Amino acid sequence: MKPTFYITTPIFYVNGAPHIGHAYTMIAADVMARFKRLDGYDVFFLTGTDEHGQKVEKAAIDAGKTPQQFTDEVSAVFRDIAARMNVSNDAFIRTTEPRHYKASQALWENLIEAGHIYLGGYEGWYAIRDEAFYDESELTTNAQGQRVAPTGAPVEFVTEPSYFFRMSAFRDRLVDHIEANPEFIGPAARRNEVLGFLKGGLTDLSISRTSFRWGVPVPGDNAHVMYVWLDALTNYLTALGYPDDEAPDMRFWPADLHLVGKDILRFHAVIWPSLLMAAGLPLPKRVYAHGWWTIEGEKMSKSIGNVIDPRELADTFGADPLRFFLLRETSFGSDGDYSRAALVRRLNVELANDLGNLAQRTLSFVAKNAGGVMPKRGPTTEADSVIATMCSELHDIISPIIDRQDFSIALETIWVAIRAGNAYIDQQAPWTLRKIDPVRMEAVLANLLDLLRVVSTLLQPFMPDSMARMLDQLGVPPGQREFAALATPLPEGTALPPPEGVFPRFVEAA
RNA sequence: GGCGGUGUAGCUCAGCGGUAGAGCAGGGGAAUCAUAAUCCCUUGGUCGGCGGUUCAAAUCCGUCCACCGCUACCA
Repeated sequence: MKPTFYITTPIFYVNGAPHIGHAYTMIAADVMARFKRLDGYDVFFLTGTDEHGQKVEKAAIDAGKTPQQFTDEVSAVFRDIAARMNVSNDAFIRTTEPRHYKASQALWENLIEAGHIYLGGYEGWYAIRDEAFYDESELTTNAQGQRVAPTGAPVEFVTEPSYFFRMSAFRDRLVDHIEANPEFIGPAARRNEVLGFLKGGLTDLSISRTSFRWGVPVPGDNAHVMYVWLDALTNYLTALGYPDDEAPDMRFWPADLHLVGKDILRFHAVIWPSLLMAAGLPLPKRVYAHGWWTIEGEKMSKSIGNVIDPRELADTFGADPLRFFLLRETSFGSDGDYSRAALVRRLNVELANDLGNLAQRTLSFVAKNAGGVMPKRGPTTEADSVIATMCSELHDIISPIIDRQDFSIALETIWVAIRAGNAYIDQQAPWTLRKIDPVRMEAVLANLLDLLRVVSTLLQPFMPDSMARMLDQLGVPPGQREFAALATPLPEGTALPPPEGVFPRFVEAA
């Protein structure tokens, strides 16, 4: 039986336009999912939308719609983004689905039975204008002697009844778990932040609200709806069929990887594991917080007006080059900067010149001088072995790198092989061999095609469409494209279709 | 303020105890199969400052400077 692999993106909050950051998380998760599928895993890849909360309720009202109408529309946009980015999610969950209400309420009842929820009062300084609570330390006194929030909004001390989750009781166990499992939180710097945060102790968590209605009702107390994060986090279980232990997809739990943005690591690395421990459920194996993108050196923001719809970039450059750029340009745990010039540079230098041109020069040479079929392999020279060894080891080198989400390093490693391929073809000079040693020429071309096959197979998770086309041209049948198939060389004499450029250079209009 | 991190070639970064590295950018050359793409060679750094440990420090320790992150319920 295949091993399982369950990967999630956060569910995206429907209170705003989707931007490059949303696409980034989806694409990274997609690369993981595709990589694991090709590596023989039974994969469940989940994404979706988070649709509850006061902000959504308000945004709907402002738009003159019911919350349901509003969230239907925005959720569809995120679904479209996933499709346009060529994201291969197995399911798309919405927190407004009936099955999610059922799962959230079941988890709640589970926590009640275990004695980890109690009714208390949520007290704090509330600014009506901001619809937000502020910590006492944030407040200042204005000229009129009023207590005001950092935004300048007057605040008042309010108390509302609220259910609390006894999160404080789980701090020690959580710290022990993080220390015993170094891979539980990545990257390491974030792990340290979480540990530092936990050192200061955990308080109980207010997990219900009475101030608005757009949420999952608290079982047995309809005056309350669940705190949006409680409801949101539960989505990872809902999608598998929780609370039905017999649901076929429940075999995917615990999740192998929750990919999240750095802004929501806390919820996934502290609150979520605490809730799971309280409910007696196994913890996810890893939570990874990636960085954010700036745009042409500036922070992405509506007021600057530099928010980019990833669909526009995909229309201009293609989904695959965009996917490649986002994972190649910057270390996954760090912030990155998108600039059009940088994207075009990656596209032209690495995709068109290095990889695309290597494929094109090799394949067109085979078409013209080797009968358009996989040439005959020959005796191995020293230079051949260097290339062959590099290729045969590539998967095993990449695999643990992918498991750490070091996508840019994985790509750099593959590019070392591609550059070696360009050096090899120049040194071996099949155009010279054609005249003096046609047998050796065939062997050289076969080695190059073998290299291209390894490279395109391993790059499929990053650029699925482009690599499918390249593998077509390399004569690799659709059933021979998983990683395990690399052990079986393409038979000599296999007919190769006429070559066709996969990555045209991008030239800016004048 | 507290905790943590970063500072290495023009740019982005790797190296983290043993005579400074990669990619891109710059310069020179080769080749002409190919998307004028490729390959080879090369310019360039007192590895943030100062002090210490060591036979030996970018690499360990101290200190100073600069920048960044986290510091509880906003998705």
